Amino acid sequence: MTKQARSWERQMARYGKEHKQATRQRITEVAGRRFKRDGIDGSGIATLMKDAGLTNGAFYAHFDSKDDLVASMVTEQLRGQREWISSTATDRAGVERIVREYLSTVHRDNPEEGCPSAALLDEISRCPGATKQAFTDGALALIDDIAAVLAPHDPRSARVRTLSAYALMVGTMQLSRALADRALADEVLEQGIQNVLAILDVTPESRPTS
Amino acid sequence: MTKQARSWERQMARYGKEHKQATRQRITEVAGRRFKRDGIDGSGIATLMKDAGLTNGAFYAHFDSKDDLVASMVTEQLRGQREWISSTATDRAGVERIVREYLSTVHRDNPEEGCPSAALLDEISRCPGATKQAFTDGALALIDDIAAVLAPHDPRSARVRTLSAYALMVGTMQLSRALADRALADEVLEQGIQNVLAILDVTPESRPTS
DNA sequence: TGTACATCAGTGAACGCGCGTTCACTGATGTAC
DNA sequence: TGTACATCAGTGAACGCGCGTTCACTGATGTAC
Repeated sequence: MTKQARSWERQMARYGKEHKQATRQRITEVAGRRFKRDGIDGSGIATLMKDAGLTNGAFYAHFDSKDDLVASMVTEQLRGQREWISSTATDRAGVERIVREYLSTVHRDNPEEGCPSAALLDEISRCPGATKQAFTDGALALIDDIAAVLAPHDPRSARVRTLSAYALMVGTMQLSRALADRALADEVLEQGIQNVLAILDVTPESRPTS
Repeated sequence: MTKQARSWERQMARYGKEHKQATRQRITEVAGRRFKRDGIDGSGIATLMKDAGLTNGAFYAHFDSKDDLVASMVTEQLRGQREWISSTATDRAGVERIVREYLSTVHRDNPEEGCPSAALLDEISRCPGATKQAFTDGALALIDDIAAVLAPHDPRSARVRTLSAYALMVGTMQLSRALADRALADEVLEQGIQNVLAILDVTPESRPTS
């Protein structure tokens, strides 16, 4: 057990009401980081549990299976991304800020802290139906928040357009991560910003002069 | 050994000049289909070799490691995709045809026969440098072919714009595959077509009336 | 307030399995005489 | 043309390892009296 986990143990009584729920949450969060860094198939339960300051055996007190964890992780990750969006995208300028932050080199170079779709979308598409449903629900909640800002009187009409912009952001991030040529990868991000803003019909506040 | 493989064995002498090279090619092709269907981490060497009509031990006579195969497979897959593009995208109307075929339900529902980027891009981004280099080289060759059609007198200027369109196609396909709602997944493809054509500045020949 | 007991989150060894990789061997082939 | 031999693509068992999952057990906790 790690020092961090032990100090956490001291604060939170083992049988306190929120104890088990908090542990489950901790596993889900830690799994999010691992999965986004090493892939779903590339991350084992034992490693995940060690990250959470626990041993492998405890896992099945919280989840039915790895698939169950993956579905929870997708829900949790998209909920987090939605919170970030809701707090930032309160108007069109806010949407532009989100696009620029999403398509940044910081995001590209730190996948474990970033968007679950950018890191895992093709693995998610190979997951069981329950996981894809979790993805669909989480993604639509997030997309509809943006659509509501872009078209307040008819958010439904902006849904598919916003989904398409999301697809462009996800694809751009994956492409930028996969390219071995750093300079080109940077150009792809910049071009992606311009194209996403065009799709969303958000006027750029400023453009880099380079 | 499968019937198919045995009949192939009859045609091609074991020590013929092209024999070993042909076997390597066969493994690479079979790996492409497997990887695109089940993921890279999700496909084992023994299964792959059985697909190719061989046993696991023969693998290391052809490749140094699984990573080596993955890099070869990326090169081979992108070469195939480039051939398809070169034979179809001879003018702007050809580019539009490619976009529509790429963003079709047939492609979405048959990943094992489709684009390696759509099926594997986030896994590729987690691969060793040699694999990412193979991806970069293969993708740029393919993108520059399209750029040459779009801007014959200055293909270099169209490169990043074309890469961005490719990113949109890849992201759209992944998103369409991950969505549990079939109708919405279809809409995402259709919207993707419109947005890709806009980015490439290719006038749509026809639009579905629905 | 102090002791006995029931609860249950977490432990850690073990399960069978498939992974990537190695290697001694096989047997069909092309070559030398 | 026929025989002996060297070549080498492919075989299949085995390696140690980590996978997802199970389970008998531990020991700190809240509760009953």
